[in-house]
Order: sequence, then C-alpha cells, then structure tokens
Amino acid sequence: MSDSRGRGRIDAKVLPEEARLHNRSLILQTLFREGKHSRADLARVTGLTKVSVSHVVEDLLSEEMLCEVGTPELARRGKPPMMLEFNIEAFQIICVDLSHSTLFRGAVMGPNGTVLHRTDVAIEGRRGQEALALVVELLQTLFGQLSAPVLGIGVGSPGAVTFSGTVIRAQSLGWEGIDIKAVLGACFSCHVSVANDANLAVQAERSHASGSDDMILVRIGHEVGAGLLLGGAQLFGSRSAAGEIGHVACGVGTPLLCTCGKKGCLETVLASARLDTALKSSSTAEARHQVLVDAGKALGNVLAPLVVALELSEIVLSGPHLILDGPLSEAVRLTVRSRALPIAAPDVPVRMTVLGDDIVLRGAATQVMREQLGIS
Amino acid sequence: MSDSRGRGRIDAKVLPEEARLHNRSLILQTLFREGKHSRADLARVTGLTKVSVSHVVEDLLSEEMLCEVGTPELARRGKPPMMLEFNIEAFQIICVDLSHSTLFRGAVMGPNGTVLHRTDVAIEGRRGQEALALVVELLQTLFGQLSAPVLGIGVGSPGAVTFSGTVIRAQSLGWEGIDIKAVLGACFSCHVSVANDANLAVQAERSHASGSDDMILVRIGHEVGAGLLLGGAQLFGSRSAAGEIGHVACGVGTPLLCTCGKKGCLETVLASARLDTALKSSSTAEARHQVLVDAGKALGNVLAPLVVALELSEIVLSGPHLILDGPLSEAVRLTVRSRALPIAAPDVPVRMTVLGDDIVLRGAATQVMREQLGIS
DNA sequence: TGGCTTTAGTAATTGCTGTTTACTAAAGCG
DNA sequence: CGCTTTAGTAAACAGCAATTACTAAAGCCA
Repeated sequence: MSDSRGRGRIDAKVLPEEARLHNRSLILQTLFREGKHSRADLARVTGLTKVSVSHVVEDLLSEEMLCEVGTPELARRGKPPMMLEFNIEAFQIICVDLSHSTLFRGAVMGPNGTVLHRTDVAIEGRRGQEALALVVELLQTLFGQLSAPVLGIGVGSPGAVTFSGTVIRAQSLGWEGIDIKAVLGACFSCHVSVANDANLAVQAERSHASGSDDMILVRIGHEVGAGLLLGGAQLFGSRSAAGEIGHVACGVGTPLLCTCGKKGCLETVLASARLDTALKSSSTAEARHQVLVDAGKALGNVLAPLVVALELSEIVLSGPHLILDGPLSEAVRLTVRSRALPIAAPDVPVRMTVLGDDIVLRGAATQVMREQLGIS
Repeated sequence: MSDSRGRGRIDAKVLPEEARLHNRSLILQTLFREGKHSRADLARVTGLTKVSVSHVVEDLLSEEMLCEVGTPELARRGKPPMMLEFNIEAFQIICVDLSHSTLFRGAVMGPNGTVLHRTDVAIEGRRGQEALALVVELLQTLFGQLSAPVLGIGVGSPGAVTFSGTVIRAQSLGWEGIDIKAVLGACFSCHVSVANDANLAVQAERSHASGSDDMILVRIGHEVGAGLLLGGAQLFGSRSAAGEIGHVACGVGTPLLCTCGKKGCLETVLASARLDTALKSSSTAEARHQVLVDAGKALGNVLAPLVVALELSEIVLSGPHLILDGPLSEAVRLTVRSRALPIAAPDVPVRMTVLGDDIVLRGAATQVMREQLGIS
C-alpha cells in the first residue's frame, strides 16, 4: 500500500494468479542472477515460505526450467540441501536487429545472452512490405537453427516503436504504423517483443555490463538516438519517441543545415557520415582533433541538463569505436562536468559500451526474457 | 506477464491480499474521479465481477468511505441501481509546506484538495532541531482543527527527500539526514508522507489541473527546482535529487558567479532575488523586458533537451506570477521551439500553474491519498 | 392485469493462492 | 545413541475472485 515510488494511475484488475506469476519470476530471477540456491535458500532470500517455494520449484522443474544439481560438499549440520540451478539449455531466443543501414542481423541466442548461431541478410534497398518479408525470411532461417524450444522472438527496430509493438515510423525502412508484433506473432505463433534499438541497447547494457539503474545510452550511427533507463525502468515517452535527441540544437560552432530542415541539430555534427566527411576534409591532426572535440561538446551540451534533471549515473556510447572512444568521449565528460556538476562532485563516467555490435541483439534477448519470464 | 512497460527489477513477494487492495483502489479511484456509479457500473468499468465488486463495496461502506445515494430518476427497464459515491467527509488530511523562506504553511484539507483550515507559522530563522520542533507544533495546532478522522500527514520539504521519507539535505532548514517520516510518525502515530516540494507540486498539477502524464513543473523562488512526471509516475532519481536543475549552466549572456561556486548557473538569472535586482537596476522598460527574455531563454535552453529526450507534453511554471507570466514564459516557449522541435510540430505549451500558492499543500494531500488509498 | 424481459444485486460453491502446523529425512555433535 | 539442527514435504486452513444459480424490481406488451 505504501508504494510511493509513484507509479501511474491504476488501470487494470489484478488476479491472485498474477501474484503467483510474480513469485515465480522472483524465484527464477534469483536463480538466474545469483546462481545456485537450495529451496531453503530461496525461501530466505525471497521471503516466501518454504512450502510456497517448493510448489513453485516443482512447477519449474517439470517445465525443465530448473535442474537439481546435487548437494554441496560443504559439511554442515542438518540435512544437506538439494541445490537448484537455472537450466541454461531450457530454451533459446531468436533475435533480429534491424537498425543497420545495409543489413538485417539475426541470431539464435541463449538465455544468458550468448550468440549460438548468427545469420545476416543484405537489405539491398528493400523497404516497406518487402523489408518486412525479408525479416520473416530471416526469422525462418533462424528457426531452422534452433536446438532448444524457443522462448520468443525479439526485434530491435529503428524509429519510434510503441510499447505494444507497433512501429509508428521507421524512416529508413519505409515503415509507418506497422504492427510488427501482431504480424510476426501470427506468422510464427510465439511470443514477439519489439522495441526501439536504442531502448533495447540500454537494457542490454544494464543487464550485462552495468549495475546502474539510471543511465543514458547514445547510439551514434547513420542517425543519433538514445535510450533512457530511469530507476531501472525503460522510458518510452508519450508518443514512443523518448530519447530521440538527434534533432536538438546543440549550440556549438557554426550551425549547419540538418536533413530535418532546422539548423544546428546534434546530428549535423555527430552522425557518423557527417563526422567522417568532417574528419576527411581536415588536413591536420589538430583539425581532426578539433572536429572530435566539437562533436563531444555538442553531445555534452545536450546531455548536461539530462544528467542533472534525471540524476544519471552513467553515460554510455555505442557506435564506431575508433571515432567515439578518445577525444570525443573525453569532451563529453568535460562538458557535462563543467555545465552540470557541482565543483566537488565526482564525474559522471562516459564510456563505450562493452557489448559491441551485438548490443541490440542482446537487448532483444533480455527484453524477451523480461516479458516472458519476468527476469531482467 | 507481457508487462513491457519496463518496470524495475522484481524485489518483493506478492500476496493475494495485495491483489485485493489493488482492486479496492481501483474501485475507490473510479468513484473518486468519475463520480457516482452503481455496483454494476463498477463491475463493467473495472472488469471485476459483480460479486467481487459487491464484496469490496461492502467493506468500503462499513468503513464509511463510500455512501449510498439512492437510485437515479432515469426510468429504465430492470431493477434500479443503488448509486454509490465517494464520501467526501470520510477523512481529512493534514498538510504542511516547508518550502517558503519565511514561514511554514499548514492546512487541514479535504480529499478533493480543498483547504478547510489554514495555519501558518513564522520560521524566524529557526534551523535544525528547532525547525523540526516548530513543524511538530504546527502539526499539533492543525490536529486541533480536524473535523473528521485523519488519513495522514503530508509534508512538502525543500531539498533532497528520499522515497522513504528521509530529508537527505535541506540547506535552508539546516537539515541533513533527518528521517522526518519516522519522527512524525512516532509523534502522531498516523501515516506520514514526505516529499520534495517540486515533486509534490507536479503531482498536484497532474491531479487537479492537467491530464498530462509527461510534464515538468519548474518552481522559481529563492531557489530554482523542478519536479518531473514521466508516464504518470514521479521521478525521484538515484540520489533523490532528480529535477534539481538550478545549477545547470545555461549559456546565455555573460556568466554570473553562482552561490555554488560555478559560473552561469540557471539560478544566477532565474532565482527570484536575482531577477528582482536585475529588474530594479534596469532603467528602461526595454531593459527590463530583456532581463525577462534572457531568463526565459536560459530556462528554455535547459529545458529543450529534456522536452525532446523525455517527450514532455507540458511545461508548467510555479512562482511569482507577475514576473513569470508574460515575456519570460514566452521566451521559454520560443527557445524550446527553436532548439528542440521539428519545424512542423505543434508547440509544447508553457503555462503558469493554476493552483497558485497552495500547490505544494495540494500535492501533499494527493500524495497521502495515493499512498494510503491508491488514488491518484 | 399478468406474463415476459431486462437489469441489479446476493448466496453458495468451486478453485487457486499462500500460510500454518506437524511431520519425516539426514546430517553433525557430544 | 540420543540430541540438535537443517531441508524438505504433507495436510489442513484461510483469503481471494470466478462461476453458477438465485432473488428483487423495474418496464414492455399483449
């Protein structure tokens, strides 16, 4: 009752059955994240009674979601416990990343985010229904590579994606108002999760690489976008476009004309194509350095108010390593420090993602796990 | 299970009893916000069965939280329904607003946010334990003015206040790490809600004056702070200081030295004392106009990235009406438009709160209602 | 007028939850 | 070898909501 974390309005009834699912998730999550536990351990950790734990575990064992892995050697008084473990081979997840400009990336993934099989297909300019057909084709290939039951399909799409899995608008794919979740759900009759690529990326970063519950992950590629994690929860935004910071005017140097028609957008100095040409047209090392510093300053200017207002504890960059990691990210750090932080405050770290190019795929897998099993 | 709104990690067990409370809130909220309903209406609206509704309503009637108000005259087929209404006299809420520099404001409030009795006390420089004692004294006075059972105490405090009701740091009151919720709870043995004043203000605005679920409310007074509402939920921040934007460098005009030691902070052009002196030292009307425009631009610069990244649909200002409402808020609007919005996009409205000086008191009442009854 | 239909609301049963209590199993300690 | 400690299960119990079957009270219509 005294849940003052400030959720939104109440809008749906709750059945006791959902409480059961919640407790099931609680147990599953404990085993997945903290490793081996006995039933008695689980009862202590989760606050449930031993009996309730036994019931849930019985279900999970019969679904082969867990396995019993014997008793520990550690000699103690009392009956030795039977340790339980999350069964890493219980299922696999099929993930696709549609955010690249030239190809769709696909993978069969394990529960812990490892890539088991990988298949990419060239887009070759396909748009609209053709692009959608290519995705279906890719998924069919991936289904053939499964070596365990499938938990679900995870899709990372560029553009604005609603919470319920409709792509409102994805410029590069020529998609507008396509309910991908419904389409793919009908094709493959299994669970489908769809989300914006940056949103998935930030989730992957949290799940695999960071303990932080409040961070922004900026994806720099053909376009510039970001995913926000606030209090451990993704931010979607009222029109499903939260984090789309590419077209904020950043107020550094001479404002350049953007593809959107405005001047001085962040993308005009930070999108990879623009950065590349600016770097190539710079004759000296100093000039190239300055290009990177300016881009970093631009990003820092946009991020500074966000860091303060949202109390972000980390800024993560995802994109071409060679360009981002160095003077650019350093400039971001310095700009945020000088514009946003109290003099004595510790820096907000600015770092590259450690998940590399698979970040969206891993985020898609995480998303499916969270929606299907309540594990995040 | 397919709750993809991206909550945080699971961290507590759920009992069937909590489902009951949830459904109770659902019914209470429907009656509070939408007015009269019969039991059958409630069943249709909430999705619960008639039987479940009857059970919950029976409880609520016995607690006198609801009242039966007869059958409607509208002649229809079938047994006429017995209409139910939220009992506006069921309880009262005691609220205090500690965010003013010279006095503590207190009120006994009704469930719908009306002020029933009002008592203020002068602070007269009291700090630390003395200030706390003064709050207790004020609350005792307010308890004497109750004419119905008390639902709880709501406290709006300046500074950083944790989700659990501890004031981490409130400069102006000399408070540091004081668990107000525990202290007052022990004194008065009733529910206590404590939150930052700006956070309460934004909640009041949502509840009483706006349908928007994504907005920022900027409080401009001795200091500058803001409260954020994202997807209908308050944002607290990892160290309970989300929204504290007063010390972001805003990059307008010549940077002035701030009390915090940095230069160019938003507060140096927007805090009411600074604004007042700047206005007084301006000899011409044009100069005064420019002061307001500059302040508005400064705020707009800080808000622009927030509006985009968080998809805010409203910017609300709270503070001295005469200063804020006019060129200043207009400058905010224009700055946000030019820095943040696509050329064809509709404006993000910038407006004054309609709740005036009682905004924190009303927010405190709302907070108590939400924590105690699940109504927001 | 009297039967039919419609709507509101309640009573009793059922099924699902987790808890409590009491028990068995298996180990070390002295 | 009995005592203690820990793990885990079995059976009875209590709270919740859904289902089914019912009563109450109105309008409709012949």
